[in-house]
Amino acid sequence: METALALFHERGYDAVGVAELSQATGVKPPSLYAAFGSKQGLFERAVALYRGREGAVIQEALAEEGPVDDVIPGLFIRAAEAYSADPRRPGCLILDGARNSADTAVCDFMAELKAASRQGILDRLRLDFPEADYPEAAGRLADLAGVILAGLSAAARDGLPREALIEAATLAGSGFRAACPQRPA
Amino acid sequence: METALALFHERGYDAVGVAELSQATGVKPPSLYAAFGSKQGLFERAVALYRGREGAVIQEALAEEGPVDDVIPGLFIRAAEAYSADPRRPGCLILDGARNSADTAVCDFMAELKAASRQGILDRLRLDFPEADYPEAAGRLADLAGVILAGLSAAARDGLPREALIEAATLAGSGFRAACPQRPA
DNA sequence: TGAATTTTGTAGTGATCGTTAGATATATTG
DNA sequence: CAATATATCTAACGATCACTACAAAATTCA
Repeated sequence: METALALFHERGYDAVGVAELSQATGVKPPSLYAAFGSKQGLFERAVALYRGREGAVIQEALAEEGPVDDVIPGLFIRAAEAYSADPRRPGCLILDGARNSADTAVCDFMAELKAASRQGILDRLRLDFPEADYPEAAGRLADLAGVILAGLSAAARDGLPREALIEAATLAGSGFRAACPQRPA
Repeated sequence: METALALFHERGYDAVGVAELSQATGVKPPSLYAAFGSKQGLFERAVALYRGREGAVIQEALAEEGPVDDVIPGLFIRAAEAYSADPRRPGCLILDGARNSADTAVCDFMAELKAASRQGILDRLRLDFPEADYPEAAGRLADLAGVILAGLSAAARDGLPREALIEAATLAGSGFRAACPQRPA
């Protein structure tokens, strides 16, 4: 499972075949299918494991004390660190693990996870920028944060070095802060 | 060629098979191979066509008059518009057309194009922030711009609506402007 | 220990991948 | 018009895809 997660993370869903998964884990295909039902089932289990680990880091960052002006930039930094922690696991499995996959069911599954992730960010933003006082601000900022996170993941996958990625996340954090509406003093 | 480009752009290199390309274009596989040598050759021709079109928009935006503080944000807007101009061609073919591809030769080819694109942005940034006066500023800003462009492309591919994408690009532009070093008045 | 059950490995399913050999039709040339 | 050269077709290549029928081995029960 650990090795399957690493393979999927490194190369994406489609590019990893069942034969390779079998060889890497030492589990023969029939046992894989007895345990997970399908390649998609195995992938979803690996994603669940990933969510419980890397995803928790994100949830943790979102739950930090303080204004979103600081929380979201902090989220960017942690994401950049996570996305570049292991060169063999670049970027975000949720965001990029099934990108360009030919399997529509897997794509739909990942789209739901991405939507849930965006919703978590949106909920946090709404605490600081409620719809009544700051109409549409939270939604716009959530989209901006989503764009930056997706960019960090893609850049990590394209080989941007760890230091540069964290630098970019820091700058993006300042930019995000600047994009937050001014509050009454 | 036009239809092949559209297919590759919409679903990515690996997810489009030669059989489908043949059916969509009406050109039988042997003729395809006589003309392009391989699926990769056909893809590279399609990418060249794309570069001459969408890529020119980017070059144009980079060549605009004025400080990079305005030029790069303008680039973000144009990129967001291009990435969402046609729902059947979301995002950037260069950035995401071969993401997670199992074909390493194609990945290497795309990596070169990405590097060239980043170099173009870096060159423009160095005009305003020369290494002597602003050490490492241009490099950092180029990475930030790369992250944002990659994020815009990924978000477009993930279905973010056109208006939201352009809003995010606008906010990211303000953020980029804020990240630019202050100049002597 | 002997019988029933579950697990695991061998081997192969049909389908599709990128690619091409060989035949058929079309166009060009003498 | 006949002969040669050029496309373009049908059909299939070997390889790999996700997946599984079936048999051998290990384990669990009585």
